[in-house]
Amino acid sequence: MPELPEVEVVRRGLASHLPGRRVDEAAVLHPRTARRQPGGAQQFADLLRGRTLTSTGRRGKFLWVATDDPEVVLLAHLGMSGQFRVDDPAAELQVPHRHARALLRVDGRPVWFLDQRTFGWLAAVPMASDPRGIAVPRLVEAIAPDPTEAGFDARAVARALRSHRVEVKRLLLDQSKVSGIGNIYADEALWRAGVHPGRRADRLDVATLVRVLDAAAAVMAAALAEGGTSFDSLYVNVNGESGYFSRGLAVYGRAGQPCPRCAAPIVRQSFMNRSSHLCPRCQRPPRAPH
DNA sequence: CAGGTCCCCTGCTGGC
DNA sequence: TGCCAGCAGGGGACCT
Repeated sequence: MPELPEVEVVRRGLASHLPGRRVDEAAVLHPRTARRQPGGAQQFADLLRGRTLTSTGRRGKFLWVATDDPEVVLLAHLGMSGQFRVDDPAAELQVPHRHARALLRVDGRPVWFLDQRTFGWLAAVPMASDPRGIAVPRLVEAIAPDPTEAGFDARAVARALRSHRVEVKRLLLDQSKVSGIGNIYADEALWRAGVHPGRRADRLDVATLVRVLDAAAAVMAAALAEGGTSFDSLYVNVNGESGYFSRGLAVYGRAGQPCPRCAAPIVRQSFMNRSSHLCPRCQRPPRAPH
């Protein structure tokens, strides 16, 4: 998916179109899209119909739109390919996009949820709170704070990461430890901090882990300022426009190209059924791999 | 419990 | 031109 910056771009788009408006209708068009709704697609539609949308929120890669009923929050995860499109009120409802998975009508405006790969989902859930007492929707309770949240404590997170005998990149991708970071920004953060993704977290010191977390926050902030990262039409804002941060990436997708810092060729390695991109000179591997 | 693997989907690309 | 393997920014289920 879209990682934190791309999700934040979408949240801002929804925030500019939806609050104060009423849900006339909500319909799920693909069964997988409602798979996390306890009562299924019909319950999703029933709960949202007639609700007035209020404020938007986000934690990590989860975003939501609250309503006038605290028991009903529209929660969304974009998965790998989810998008929202807010159309003009006059737009044609009868010709759905090929990947249309849900449709809301909000004060006459069609709001589409498009999702080619159907890893994304929508749910109407009650507001709840996380272990710290911060208000988040149900299904987000176990998601850790993300680096952009007020009160995010990099040192505390770093200390927590150190208790795991696992490669540091695996932890960066674990949304219950720190949220919002995906494969792109994990690689970028590790490169900025000069840490090899295969280094075990319990063998890094707190200061190093803080550097990694700070780098993640910085690279995601830079990406957000450019409207997010996109390589193709899958990653767009609610108006269908793409961001430009792909040109700001130092290692991701740049295998064989020179490291911006030392000019050594970037390498791509397989990791966790995904790929890791790194500079073999700036990011030294652990002495005893594993 | 913690760590690690597999799998869910669609579509595109590159090699044969 | 066709076919197939591999790959893609997600995470949840299930195994040991």
